[in-house]
Amino acid sequence: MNRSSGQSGSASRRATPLRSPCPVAGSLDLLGDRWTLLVIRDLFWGKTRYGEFLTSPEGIPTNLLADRLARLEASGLVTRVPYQTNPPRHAYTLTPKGKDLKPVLAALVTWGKRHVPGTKTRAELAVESA
Amino acid sequence: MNRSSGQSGSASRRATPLRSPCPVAGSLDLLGDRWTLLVIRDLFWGKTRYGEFLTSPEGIPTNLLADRLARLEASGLVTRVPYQTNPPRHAYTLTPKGKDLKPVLAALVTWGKRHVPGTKTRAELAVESA
DNA sequence: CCCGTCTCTTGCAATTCGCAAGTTATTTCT
DNA sequence: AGAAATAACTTGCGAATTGCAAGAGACGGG
Repeated sequence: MNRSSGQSGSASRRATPLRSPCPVAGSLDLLGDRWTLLVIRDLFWGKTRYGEFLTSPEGIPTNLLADRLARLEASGLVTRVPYQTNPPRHAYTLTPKGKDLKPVLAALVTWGKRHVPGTKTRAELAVESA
Repeated sequence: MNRSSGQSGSASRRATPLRSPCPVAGSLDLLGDRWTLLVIRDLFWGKTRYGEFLTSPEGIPTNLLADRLARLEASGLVTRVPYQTNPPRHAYTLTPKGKDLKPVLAALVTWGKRHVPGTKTRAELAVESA
């Protein structure tokens, strides 16, 4: 197991102390890598199961997906509820804390569409394939 | 030398091809790490010189700062203009493309203030120290 | 001329990434 | 019933990245 601390119930004590009191730094401590926000994007798209995240076009490695989901749960952005017991299978969904990231994703979409050549929204891609 | 390719003039050909056409993924290809957006935050605060970025409370390592500034310049988010010739010294400033990240930073500030305990805005910190 | 400042660069150990293969426990074929 | 497929992870490991510390080059001042 990689990390995710002991008591995963409430995120009372932080695993990694804040780098600074700046809200940007604090947010980046949780979200600042190449994959985390992509998993959250998938959750906004309605994906809930492990295998669904793997089908996203970016191709997240399986070990990183498991790690990111565990961290997101540990930090209270995602809930993991069992939808069957044997074998244990879970559905991942955004908590209110996670859903509040919508403006962040929206801002990234706006910026990416305007400034990163080659990017397109799902709506535009749907039109193309028609 | 770490990376930053040869011709740093125009970002015509991308060093790393997009992971997918999704604007979120495309944005994260440029911004998705623990430091890049913090440097951009500093630029929004008006910092322009190498030494100024180093004084930020998060304490970015010097080699990473140099690397991030080079990448930001290579991807057209930041301009590097010499303000003296001997020894060569440069001032880093945001391009319009970089300034367009303001909504992203703003969204991160809003989310961090609401959901990351221990974070405070500069205004709040100023009041405290009074 | 020696010292301090500023802006990076270089070395290197430790962490993280990403690819691939292995595991466990079913459900679906045949 | 036995074989094969599926779902959800875990494990191994080489390669890339991080972060700490020290070094380097170019002045400016005393």
